[in-house]
Amino acid sequence: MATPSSKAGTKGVPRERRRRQMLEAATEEFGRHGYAAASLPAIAARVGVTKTLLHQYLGSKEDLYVACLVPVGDRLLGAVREAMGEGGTAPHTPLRVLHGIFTALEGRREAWFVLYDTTLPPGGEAARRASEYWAAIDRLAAGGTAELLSAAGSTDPLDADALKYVWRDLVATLVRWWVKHPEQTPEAMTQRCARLFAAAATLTPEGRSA
Amino acid sequence: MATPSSKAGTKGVPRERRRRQMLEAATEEFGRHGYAAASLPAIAARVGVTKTLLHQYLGSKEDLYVACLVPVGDRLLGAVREAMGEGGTAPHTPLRVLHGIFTALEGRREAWFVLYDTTLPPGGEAARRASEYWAAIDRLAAGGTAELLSAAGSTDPLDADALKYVWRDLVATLVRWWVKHPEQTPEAMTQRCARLFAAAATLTPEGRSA
DNA sequence: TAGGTAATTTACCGCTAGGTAAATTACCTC
DNA sequence: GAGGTAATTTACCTAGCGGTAAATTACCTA
Repeated sequence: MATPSSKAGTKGVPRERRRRQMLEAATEEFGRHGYAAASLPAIAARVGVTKTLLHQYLGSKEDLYVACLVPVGDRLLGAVREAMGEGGTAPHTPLRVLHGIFTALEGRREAWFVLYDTTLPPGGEAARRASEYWAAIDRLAAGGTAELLSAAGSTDPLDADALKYVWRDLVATLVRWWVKHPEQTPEAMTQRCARLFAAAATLTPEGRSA
Repeated sequence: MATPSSKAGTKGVPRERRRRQMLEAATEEFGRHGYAAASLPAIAARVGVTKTLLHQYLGSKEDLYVACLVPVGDRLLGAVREAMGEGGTAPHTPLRVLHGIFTALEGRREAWFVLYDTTLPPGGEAARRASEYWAAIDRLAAGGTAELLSAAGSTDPLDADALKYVWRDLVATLVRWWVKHPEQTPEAMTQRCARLFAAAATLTPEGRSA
């Protein structure tokens, strides 16, 4: 019954299943260590397989990365789009977006960092594809941040850029904290974010600046 | 007059001077790419020297990292301590802290990421030393964040942990944006942060949550 | 029982990295 | 000039990674 295991040949795992295993392991490894620091042998070992098989199933390291990226990107983009879509740009939109992201990420939390990997080989297809995803997401967020700024009386385009940047990284930070607290549900996270926002708001009683 | 340059031997650069050159180059390289991705050959090349010399001057890669870390850590810790020290915990303390960090970092902006490097070999001395620095800085920040939270009515210790985390990463994000906009002065950055805070405050008209 | 084929491994190549021992060169002094 | 010493390089070792070609094993079928 038990497959020979120690010797070479086949372990009889059907193609599709193996493929999924590999993508799952690779996504986690890429997310945890980043593209550059992630190693194919490590990913292969996690599946219980040789790195050669990885290559035969999913091509080069960059190919593998792209194969991990696409489903994650689609999923997250969809979640953000949906969260922003309903109800215009209500005041609590950011929380809705966060909630969407958290639920989309549940079960594969590290996947976020696959989408926002800064160690991709520059000029390669992986970097191109990834940048397409965050451009799309940023475009969705742009409306919200612009609105915030104009409400606060700023017209500086650099402010808008910085705010976009900060928002993106804030999400990353929250997800990173979430990864370190596995027991937290997406709902609990969303509520916590609401509390944090409230706390942050007490920082500037009423803001006004040059 | 011009040193032979192409051939071996000495280029006549005095020991101390070389050492400083190396530390400067290493700090920038570690900051830009992170410990794991930074390469000794690249650092050496930047100084115009062989990697062997690097080893002879500053030991192993981890030794070199620690040598870069210490001055940066001392400097930043000092800046934060000073910014927090004067005037208790006034409402605009965060901005003062940011201003202190920005000025401490001027001229070596990437140095921040040396202090907060996530790719250090776990269990090593580098990781230990770095964690000591951020523990010290976090301790300083803890007062401020706790105050914010209690003002907003939260008593959850996890909230405090998350907020500490968010604040730390927010600083990192702002510095990262700053690195990408070299022409910005520390003062301009501080003012921009003030505007961003104000904009963020409009997010939660009045916060209240479970 | 003989193929065929799908699943997998073994063995290897080239490259780069971190690291060390042993030379090499230039200057300073007697 | 002859040493000594400081600054630096050349040459080399080992290990790990990404990647490829060629075996190997097990199952299904005719």
